[in-house]
Amino acid sequence: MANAYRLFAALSDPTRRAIFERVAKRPQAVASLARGLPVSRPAVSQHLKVLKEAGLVTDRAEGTRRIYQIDPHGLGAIRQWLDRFWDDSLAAFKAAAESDEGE
Amino acid sequence: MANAYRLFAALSDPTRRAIFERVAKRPQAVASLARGLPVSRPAVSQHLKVLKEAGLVTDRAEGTRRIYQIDPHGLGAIRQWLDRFWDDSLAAFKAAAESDEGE
DNA sequence: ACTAATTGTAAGTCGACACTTACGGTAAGC
DNA sequence: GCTTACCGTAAGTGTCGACTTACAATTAGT
Repeated sequence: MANAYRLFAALSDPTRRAIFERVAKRPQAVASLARGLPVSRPAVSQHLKVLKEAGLVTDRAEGTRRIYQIDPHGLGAIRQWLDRFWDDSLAAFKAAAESDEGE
Repeated sequence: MANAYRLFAALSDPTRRAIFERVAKRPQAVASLARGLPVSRPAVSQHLKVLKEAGLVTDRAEGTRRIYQIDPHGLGAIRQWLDRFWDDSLAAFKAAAESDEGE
C-alpha cells in the first residue's frame, strides 16, 4: 500500500499533477498526454511510472498503446490520511485554544 | 490562499512532514522540535517557514521563543481540493468503467 | 549594561530529481 | 517479413532544495 509520503511526493511536481489531472478527466495514452504538455514523451512516461508506483493510476495495454487510468485507491489513501489527521489535529488545536482562553 | 501545489510540495518532504505532525499534536517552539529530530535547528526553522507560507502552521512570539501551531486553514484547503477532485475523477472513472462494461 | 537563550537568515555544499536524446522492444498494417 | 507506430528504459546533464556552519537580531535575567 502506498503511504502518504509517496502520495504527496508524487503530487508535488507541477507537471506530474497536470498529467494526473488529465488522466483523471479521461483515460489516455502516453502520446496523447505528451501532446498537450511542454515536456517530451519519455518525461511523461517517467511521471506515469511514479504515479503508478504511488497507486494513483493504473495502466492497461491496448494494441501498441498503453492507456492510463485513474486509480481510486490512491485518492482513497489520501482521504484516509486526511480524515485521521483532521480529527487528531483539530482536537489538539481546540485544546490549545481553550487553554489560552483563560489568559 | 495557498494553492494545492504548495500544500503538496510542503508535505512531500519527510522531515517537514514529521515537523508538521509534531506541531499538530501540540504547539511547540523551534528548539523543542529540533531536539527530537535528526537535523539541525536552522533546518527546522527553514522547514517551518515553508509550512507557514503554505498556510499549514501559524506562529506567535512568546518571549524569545516562537511557538508554532497548526493552522486549520491549510488542512481545510487540502480537504476542499480533495473533495472536488474526488467527485470529478470518480465520476469519470465510473463512466469509463461503464463504457468498458459492454466489451 | 552585560550575559545567556532563542531564533531567523546568509552562504556554501551535496544529493536528488526532472528533463533530454538515444536506443531497444513489441504490436499493427501493407 | 518489413515498415510504422507507440512505448519504456538507459545514460547524461542541469537545476532545485535540504542541510550545515557562521552570523546577526531580539528578549529575559542579573
